[in-house]
Amino acid sequence: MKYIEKLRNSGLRPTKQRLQICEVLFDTEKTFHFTINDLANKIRKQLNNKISLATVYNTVHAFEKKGYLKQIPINSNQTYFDTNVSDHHHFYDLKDEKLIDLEASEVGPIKILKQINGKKIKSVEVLVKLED
Amino acid sequence: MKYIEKLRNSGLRPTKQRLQICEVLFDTEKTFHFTINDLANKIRKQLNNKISLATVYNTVHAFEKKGYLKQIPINSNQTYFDTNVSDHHHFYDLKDEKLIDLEASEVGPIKILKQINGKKIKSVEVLVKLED
DNA sequence: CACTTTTTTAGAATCGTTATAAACTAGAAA
DNA sequence: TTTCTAGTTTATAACGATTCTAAAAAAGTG
Ligand SMILES: [Mn+2]
Ligand SMILES: [Mn+2]
Ligand SMILES: [Zn+2]
Ligand SMILES: [Zn+2]
Repeated sequence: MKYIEKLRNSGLRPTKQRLQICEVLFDTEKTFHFTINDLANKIRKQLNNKISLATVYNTVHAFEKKGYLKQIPINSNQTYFDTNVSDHHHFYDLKDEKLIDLEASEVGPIKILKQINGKKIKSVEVLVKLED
Repeated sequence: MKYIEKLRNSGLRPTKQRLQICEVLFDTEKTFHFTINDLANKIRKQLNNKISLATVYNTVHAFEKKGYLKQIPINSNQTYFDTNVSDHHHFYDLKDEKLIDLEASEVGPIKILKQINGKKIKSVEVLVKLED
């Protein structure tokens, strides 16, 4: 398995559940956005298997901490995650409630002209809301 | 009262509760960021009064719909609102969990080079995460 | 005032997320 | 292999922000 090393290197034991979640998250052509529930459903269908919701939460948070997933800053009743961990931005379609990637190269350079004393910038994320 | 007209013009009856919430929200030198709970507490202290939580929720949502408040897109267990309804951006201090305004003039012009078919841009918001 | 519509309210319900604690498992040591 | 231990999974309970409910109160109208 190609994910065993990845997990071990992160100090995470390569358990059956984690490897299966890796498959669903990372064995894809394209990256995607998901909620915990989306992911739980995908696991059930795609792997014909059920992993405890608690484990899905735990794993997603562990992966996020390790930098294998990103949380998308958006207001929703559910938290959205992204398998695209590159520096990039998002469109949010207000009508369809859907997220669309907006690559950093598709946004002109962003200059932040204000400094906050004693703090440094960790990330700069743009959210573009769309209407019809 | 200076808010009676404002409310009437919005099709909202100027009730005692709404007028009091207006006072707390808009009778300030500076704009500010708040959660529903922040606001409920402020009402209790500042006006020595208690307004039902349901009413605070109702009013904040009504004001947001009318454009008197903005919701700030951020991941938190609570929803953040802003009395600054101008187009502007935010720093988010990850350690202190605090929001700081970043005026549009303090960010270089943002060019969105990607178009989504049949959709138009409603807003462009930047979130700058800060660490020590 | 009489009447209708909107608003407020306490409390219940909802639901995403987190905590709990017992059973299980991976990895290492013996 | 067997034993040991720390890490993991799991079902379920707890939590908490938000929404819903339905009855009482207030606002607007004539
Ligand atoms: Mn959230
Ligand atoms: Mn929220
Ligand atoms: Zn994305
Ligand atoms: Zn602001």
